[in-house]
Amino acid sequence: MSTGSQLNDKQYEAMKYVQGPLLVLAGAGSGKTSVITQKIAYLVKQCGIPAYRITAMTFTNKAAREMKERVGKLLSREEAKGLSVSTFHTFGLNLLRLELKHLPLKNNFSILDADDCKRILMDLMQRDNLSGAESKELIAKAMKKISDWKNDLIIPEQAHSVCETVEDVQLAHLYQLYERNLRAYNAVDFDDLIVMPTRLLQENAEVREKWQNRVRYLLVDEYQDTNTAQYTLVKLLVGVMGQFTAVGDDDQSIYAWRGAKPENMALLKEDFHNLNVIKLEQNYRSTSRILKAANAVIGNNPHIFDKKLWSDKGHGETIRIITCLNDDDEAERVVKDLITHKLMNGKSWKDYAILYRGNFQARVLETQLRQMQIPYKLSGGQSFFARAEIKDVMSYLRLIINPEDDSAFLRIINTPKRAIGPVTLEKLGLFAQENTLSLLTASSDQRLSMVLPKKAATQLHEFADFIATFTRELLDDDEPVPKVRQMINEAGYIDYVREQAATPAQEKTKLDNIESLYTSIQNLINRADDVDEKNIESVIRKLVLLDLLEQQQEEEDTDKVNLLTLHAAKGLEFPYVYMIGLEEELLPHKNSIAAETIEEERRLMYVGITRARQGLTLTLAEQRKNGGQMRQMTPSRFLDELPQDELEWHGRKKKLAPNVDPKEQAQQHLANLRALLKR
DNA sequence: AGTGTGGTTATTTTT
DNA sequence: TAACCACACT
Repeated sequence: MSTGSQLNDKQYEAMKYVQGPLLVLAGAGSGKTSVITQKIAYLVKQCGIPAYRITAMTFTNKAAREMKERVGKLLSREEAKGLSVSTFHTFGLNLLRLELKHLPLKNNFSILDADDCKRILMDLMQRDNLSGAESKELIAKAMKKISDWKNDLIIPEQAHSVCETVEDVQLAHLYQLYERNLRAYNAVDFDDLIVMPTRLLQENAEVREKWQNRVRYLLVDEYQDTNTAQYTLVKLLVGVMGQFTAVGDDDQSIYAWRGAKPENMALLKEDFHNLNVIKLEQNYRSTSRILKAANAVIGNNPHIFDKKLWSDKGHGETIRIITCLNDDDEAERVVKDLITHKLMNGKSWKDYAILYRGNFQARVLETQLRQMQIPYKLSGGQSFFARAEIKDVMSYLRLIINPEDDSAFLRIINTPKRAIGPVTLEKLGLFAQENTLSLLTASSDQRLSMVLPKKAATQLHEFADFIATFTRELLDDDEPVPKVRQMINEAGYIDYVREQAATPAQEKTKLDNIESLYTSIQNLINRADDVDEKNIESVIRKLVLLDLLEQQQEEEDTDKVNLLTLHAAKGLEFPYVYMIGLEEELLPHKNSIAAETIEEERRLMYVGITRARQGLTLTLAEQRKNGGQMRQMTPSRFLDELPQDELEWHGRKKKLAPNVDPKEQAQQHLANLRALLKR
């Protein structure tokens, strides 16, 4: 990524083009962030558009942060005032907050994460008597389907009419109940943060005009990752004026399985006839040999816009392919190779990245790295907010802000143990339902003693009183963090963590996590530029959308080898990259072969290759442990797609007589044929 | 309400 | 292989 402020001709053209809709096809490493940030500065300084009328949208908090930082270097504080650079979701959240009166939400609404939504669905299914055994699978399906429907802007009533199977009908019904539930809790899920604003702008002309007027110029990053709802939102915001720049790369679309529609790039051409397309093909990252490999691989995919990366960095080192005996051997060779390379070339650990398809592949690497005492950083895996202790503390806070948040209530009512079991909760739920109360308000209701044993009723009253007390004290406190700490302590939660922890180390991590949550709340309060955003309510709500772990990790800018999945590697670059597990059924992944979505796997391969600046090493294993069983592997088809004369093979090239299951072999053969036919 | 056992099952996961 | 979950037992 070029940090210099000098733009090349194409980049300059993209910056200056403001008279209509623009699509920038930004190849990997072509300096797209520079174009976006420079363009924002250009719009303010040269075009005289005030910053508060410019909106830039990204997908990750990290991207938004980086963009803000870089714009900050180009514009003065005064010039940048009111500029909106945020993720789609944060933008949606802000819109919702400002347009509450047009929405079925009250001002203290909660944002539920995937975990909360799962609980709600589980609850609904039980009530619906949809059995318990296969429920887990069904819930996963339901979550996926509901999210798909939402992202396609299909409301529950419409969902019924698009059903193809009996199961779909069930799920549509579940979707309807789920939506009703969220509204009753005064809560939204992540998808709602996009979908609700979109629908509002669709249906309400007045609000739409207001926002179109406010967003005079829109910039969208990673456009290839937008889903239908997001694209619709973009269209509604830019209106007929079409004053926007979309930056994207269809070759780096690797989130289709999550609803992203790379076809949105082609749609743009149809929806805006005067769309200007500028290609950024000069790559500032990699050697030309690496780019040749990348171009060759991606050349096997169909393209709407043709694009070929080039660089003036010279040929560079040859690309190595190492065939290993098995996964242990692979990890060992990669790590040893890395150490040797580092010592011989005087590099740092952080110059190296090991990329893989699935998180499970990190395990062997970790063992190996630990054995060799090499510092490493594992990204991905469990997110900060998925951790139980964080979710628990957050639930206390959510309940304070929104007493209707039953999801939060259920999470903490018996954490720490308050002798409130499932029987009590069922009765409480029934009582709440009959009287249309939330679980928390129901808990403080005096009539409760008529339906519950005395002890249970007292426990619930006590809990409700506890929350009420702290609600009163917290909401008008200028320094809420000490109060929060006091509340969590008095709730007995800290003691609970101490007792619960299996090891002293685990106890420490958990307590540290809680501490860093406090710190983050404090930071958010300090950093809020708006008085309106300083209050604890809006801080807590924002917190759900942030991944603090990411921030934490970034702050400790230490020298460590990077271990990441190919997905997590997108947008990053490293001087030396190892891509491991280049085998059929792994990359491309088994399920993708079956689903015939090889193209997306190929893009994943492309993303991996283009992360490397100077050195690229690919490895594969002849055998791999698969659920305790050693399995014979076939080299990935993508290896055949590489320019063979740029490669250097190490280890045994040909595999020995494999004992492949004949059925599998037949399937393999079919898949290969299909791939050939597609070309 | 909390512990233990056996059976099942393995992608990717920006918010 | 190991992690996770449901269910049964104490």
